[in-house]
Amino acid sequence: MPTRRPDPARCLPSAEAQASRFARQREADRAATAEDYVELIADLIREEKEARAVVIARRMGVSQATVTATVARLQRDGLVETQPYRGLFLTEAGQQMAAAARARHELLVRFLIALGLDAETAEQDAEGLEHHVSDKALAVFGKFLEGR
Amino acid sequence: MPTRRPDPARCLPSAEAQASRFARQREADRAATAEDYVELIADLIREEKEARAVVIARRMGVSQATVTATVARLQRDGLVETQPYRGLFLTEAGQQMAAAARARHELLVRFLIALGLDAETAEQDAEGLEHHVSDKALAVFGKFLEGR
DNA sequence: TGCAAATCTTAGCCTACACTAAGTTTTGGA
DNA sequence: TCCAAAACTTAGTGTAGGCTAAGATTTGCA
Repeated sequence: MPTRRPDPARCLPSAEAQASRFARQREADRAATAEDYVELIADLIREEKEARAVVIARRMGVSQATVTATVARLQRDGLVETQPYRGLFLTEAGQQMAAAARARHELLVRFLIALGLDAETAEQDAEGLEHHVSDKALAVFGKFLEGR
Repeated sequence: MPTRRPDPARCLPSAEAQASRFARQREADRAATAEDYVELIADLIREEKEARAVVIARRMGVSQATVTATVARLQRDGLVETQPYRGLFLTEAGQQMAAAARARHELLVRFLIALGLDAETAEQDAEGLEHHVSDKALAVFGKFLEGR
């Protein structure tokens, strides 16, 4: 007769451990919008010389009013600089965030494609995964890419 | 002299493609809370015979009032059934969502551990990644696990 | 050069998901 | 049996991130 002890893989984690995982999760969720905007602003400045709110609205698929509000939060948080009716600029902190986000994004895309995923799905998935993947996980992804 | 054409990997996607990726992203974000709750409720029912709001609050790291409000949304959306001062139950749809979430979660954890990640980080990352990983990506992760 | 179109902001609204504080209902143990 | 503690709800508040509609500013072109 098999033991009554449940499969360890099916044991619940301690309440404290689980709560802190969810808390870190909520933290990452809050940072995600900022990262997406900052990443897009950096891309636009590199590719089109300036980042206009109207272009961000079109590319994010939101209204211009939403961009105005979100950019105000980014400015409050020291990531972006604006002058009314001018393009947007990244602060030093914003540039660092954009560079880190871009690095994560590109490593993820290369990793997913190396595993056999099509490029379009890899892009879509990387967009979501990049905000929730730890540095440790990125490191093992990188090692996998090297050692392939 | 190198060509002036930018590195293709650095070209921006079309505005429409990018907007629809962000839209799908927002969709996934909205679904994430529901999936987390439903998954936890299913775990509690399996492991402890019932899912009490007070336990969910402790494990999610939020107040009981937040659980009440969130559960009301889950009920409105046909995922959960409640009677006041009784444990929570999953509807048919809720059970299906929980089973799917659990399968995604476990495949992700196995995949991350197979790549060399420690178990604790694998759990933490899976928590965040499971809401943003496509079925296609899960399929290639599964193939990797098989063919290892 | 001057006005129409493009761009941006403001105002007002909504939902999700957090919180605290103050109730209400249930339940278990003395 | 009954009351205190536990569990749950309600009320009121705040922030993020969406929206539309309408006003302000800039810019480009006829």
